[in-house]
Amino acid sequence: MYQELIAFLNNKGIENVETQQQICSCFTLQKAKSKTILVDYNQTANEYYFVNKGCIRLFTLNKEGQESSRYFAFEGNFVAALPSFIDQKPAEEFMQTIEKCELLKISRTSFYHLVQTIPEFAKIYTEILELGFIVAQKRIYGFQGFDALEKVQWIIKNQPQLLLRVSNKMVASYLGIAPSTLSRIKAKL
Amino acid sequence: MYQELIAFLNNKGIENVETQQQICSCFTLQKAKSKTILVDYNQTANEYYFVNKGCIRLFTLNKEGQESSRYFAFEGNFVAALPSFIDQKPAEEFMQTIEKCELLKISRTSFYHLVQTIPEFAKIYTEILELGFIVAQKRIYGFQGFDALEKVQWIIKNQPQLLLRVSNKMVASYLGIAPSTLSRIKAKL
DNA sequence: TACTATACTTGATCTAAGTCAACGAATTTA
DNA sequence: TAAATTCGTTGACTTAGATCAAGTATAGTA
Repeated sequence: MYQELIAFLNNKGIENVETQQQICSCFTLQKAKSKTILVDYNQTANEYYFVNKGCIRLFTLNKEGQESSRYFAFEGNFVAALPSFIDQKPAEEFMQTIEKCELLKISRTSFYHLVQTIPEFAKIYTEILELGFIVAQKRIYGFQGFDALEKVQWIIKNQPQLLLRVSNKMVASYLGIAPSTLSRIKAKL
Repeated sequence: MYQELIAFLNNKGIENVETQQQICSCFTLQKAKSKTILVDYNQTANEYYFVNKGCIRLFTLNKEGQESSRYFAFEGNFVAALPSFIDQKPAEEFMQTIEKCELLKISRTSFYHLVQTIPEFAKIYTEILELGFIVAQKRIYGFQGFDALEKVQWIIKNQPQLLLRVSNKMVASYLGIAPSTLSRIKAKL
């Protein structure tokens, strides 16, 4: 049950078995079928998830009801509706499984307790934030002024697994282009 | 010289005078005229800046030579070419003063030393990252699927000071629209 | 396995916003 | 303070990509 998480911790330099044990004991297993809503639009996020198996998506709806996706978390990654988790305000986004999932869940209270008591865990949190920030900045630069073809080339270079695991419609909503445009571009590549 | 920084620290809950002293002593004053390049495209960022007075911009150039701005730091804010500062890779962006500036500068070594030795300072760094992440996420959602008018309304609501302090051209490059489009929209509001 | 619903593809059309250009205003620099 | 750049505005034109629609394929459900 915890082998993926332990591998993650080892990878991040937390190799002490008791510390690993202490961290793992804060997580509970949750199985969910595809398309389960884990955080609803008006809900405040109180859980951090670690993906053992499957895939989770973060997305919102604009006022015309169109989806805009911002993040896909695959196996071995942490994911939360972080702005809401941090500020404890309504998420204004959805967190949803898009495959049958096996997840490890930790409450916000436990999460911050780990951050405060285990310096190495605080370091992991900092790294998550740093990485999230860097990816977001690259995406802002990357998508600004890119045309549709360049966006698709960007995704092929930077997140090829998205095209393999995620539907065209969702990839298009991540790139900010129409599904038909993505379809046409893929046909020409 | 340090009054703005001390106000910032007080505001963030660092009220102990010796701690404030210790932090301030790591910063040196740098005056710079407008349009000074503080980090060049191929340079690796080794300084964190605190803006006492003036304004700093982060931007890059796409392959057609067009600017894309991602951040403007006014008085009382910290700013760095963070992806480069964190990963110690070439910035692939420019950090530039866009007004006559009075800046406080801290080296990367000193910065991380403060993070490691002063827990409250580590907390500030975490907050900077959290806030940066949240702002970036909102911008990604906000700009995805917004038309030009909605982008302008967004900036009026969320960062009105940009329109007052920054040139139309730079605001347009921040919003990902042509300067002429911004001009036309402003004329109609 | 069959039925239903959703997703993908492709063509035809439309429109928001980009580009180009020209002129006046504002800002820099010598 | 005068000359030289750069910036902002506006009009005419162009185009990338959105929307709409219809047919086909795929996947979820009973």
